[in-house]
Amino acid sequence: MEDGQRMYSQQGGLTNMSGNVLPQYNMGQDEPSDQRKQEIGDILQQIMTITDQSLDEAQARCRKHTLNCHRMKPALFSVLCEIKEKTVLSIRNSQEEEPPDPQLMRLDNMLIAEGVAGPEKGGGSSAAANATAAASGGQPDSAIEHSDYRAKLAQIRQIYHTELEKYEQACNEFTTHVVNLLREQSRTRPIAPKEIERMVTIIRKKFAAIEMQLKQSTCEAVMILRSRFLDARRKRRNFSKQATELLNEYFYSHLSNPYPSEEAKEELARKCGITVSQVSNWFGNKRIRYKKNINKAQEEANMYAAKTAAAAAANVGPEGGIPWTCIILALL
DNA sequence: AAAAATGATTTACT
DNA sequence: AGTAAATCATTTTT
Repeated sequence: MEDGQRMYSQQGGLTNMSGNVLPQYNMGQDEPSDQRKQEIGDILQQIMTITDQSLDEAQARCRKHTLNCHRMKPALFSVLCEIKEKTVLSIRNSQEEEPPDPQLMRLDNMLIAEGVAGPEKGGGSSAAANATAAASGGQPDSAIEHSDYRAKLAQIRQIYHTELEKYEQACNEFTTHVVNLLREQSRTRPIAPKEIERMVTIIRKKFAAIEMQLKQSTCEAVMILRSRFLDARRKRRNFSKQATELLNEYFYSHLSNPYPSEEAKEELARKCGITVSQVSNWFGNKRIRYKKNINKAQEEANMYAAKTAAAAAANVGPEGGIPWTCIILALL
């Protein structure tokens, strides 16, 4: 804060921030131009001092006030106006409306598709989530129904939203701050509303870039989660012994035509506590693997045939007919 | 650790 | 749309 740091106390032409020499100005009044220059120099110096030094609030207010009330202030203002007239041309031509970034669109679309952006859905219990999944899509089980996946996705969504909110808030705060600053400065230097507008769009653009980064990384996170879980979808668990038993019973008792109808599949699914397409998978696998080595499967077939026979016998009574057809079919 | 079993997925066909 | 067949990726058994 020593005076030794002053580096802009020239008396002739003053250098502005860009290093250009500001034109010397004569308002055509009767004062000698030397004195005028001197005074303008003083005012500018004061301005520089204010912007340069970090004054405490009260001190700054005081200085600004004296500056605003300086008798030469209107003159300085018009000087600045004129300077601006000359330089504004270079600023003006950055007003093009940019088309929406296709990459941003892509990211947005993906985020909405993944349910990260857009309306909140299926927030509560996994049962509710499953219900909505089953209701909304025609693919109840191939749709992602793992509560784990949903939990992770919800986590990502939450982070995404809080971050987005934070950015938005920061952007607004910063924008209003800058606008206020410019408004205040417009008392001492000419600032067109368009310039403020431009500044705001610049700020918004910067924050949009940050937002885009957020979206990008969110997308990446979702992709990682997705790939892991789509692979993890194969992370199977064997059906319960009971379920396998039921399926095998059906298979071997319908060995001549082991193609359960939709209704039959539904019932099996219900009884086994698995989905219909799991039943379909099972039968698909079973048929092909049965066919692949009938010899070995024969034992199993006999076993289940005997089992159903026994069951039927038990049902009909000790004298009841043995369902030979089952066994014969099984042996074919 | 290797092999077998098993549920899920993919591909192609009808 | 439903299936056979091949294949994948894991679980279970040996």
